[in-house]
Amino acid sequence: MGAVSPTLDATFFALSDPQRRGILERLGRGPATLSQLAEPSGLTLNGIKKHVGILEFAGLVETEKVGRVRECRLGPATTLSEAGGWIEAHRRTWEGRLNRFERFVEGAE
Amino acid sequence: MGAVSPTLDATFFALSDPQRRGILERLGRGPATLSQLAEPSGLTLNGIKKHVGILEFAGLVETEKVGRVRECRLGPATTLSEAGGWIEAHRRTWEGRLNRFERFVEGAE
DNA sequence: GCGATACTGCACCCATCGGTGCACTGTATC
DNA sequence: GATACAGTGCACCGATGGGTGCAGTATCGC
Repeated sequence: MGAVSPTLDATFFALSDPQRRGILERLGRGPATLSQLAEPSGLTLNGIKKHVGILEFAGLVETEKVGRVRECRLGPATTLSEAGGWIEAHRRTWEGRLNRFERFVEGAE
Repeated sequence: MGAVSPTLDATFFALSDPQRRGILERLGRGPATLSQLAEPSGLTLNGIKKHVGILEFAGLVETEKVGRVRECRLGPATTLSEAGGWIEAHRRTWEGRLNRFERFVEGAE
């Protein structure tokens, strides 16, 4: 419990880039090929491939080579759920602590 | 809407490191000085300071120099909420899309 | 079969990250 | 005032990230 979680690492890291969040949003509107992802981003195919690789490593997207095209779609939602779960869990202790702190401030100042 | 969000960038990036998540968990149990954060981590004071700096930049922690000690506590919960909000919002489209995809697979295979 | 297309692999660049050590400043403490 | 203590600033290091270009390779369309 509380041990290191490579999955959390990878997921949060993958989400920390606007370009990658953009890819996720785009894939949320349907699958796309690498070229289709690259086109609106202004990046190279290689640049996109790296981003997709990071997203794929985090389990956020899945890719499949079909013909000469690589199709990208959203991966299983469990990955996002895990990250969301972490945030939600900590938001609770967070708010509890802030309440306690504010009570302290009110009493001290 | 959909524009780049430096806040999201910084928050997700800050959360992508187990050491930093550890700091957040520790601060969830109460404020601490840099030395107190450094001690159980096996890191240098400088190493901890950098992590705290990243967390502070993301708005996840606040620090205050009191005497010769720097006290660290959790920052406003809004930062975490924003990140949680992003995840939650996308988890919806996610699951919607997966359902549609599964229907497609069932029909196709 | 041939040319265009869609990707892949590789090497490369520069910036940043994670982490260190060291010299320093400011604050307690005696 | 001298000493220990908590942090700070700076320079440094190796590894990695984001991004590029270029030379392949596989596939599609004619």
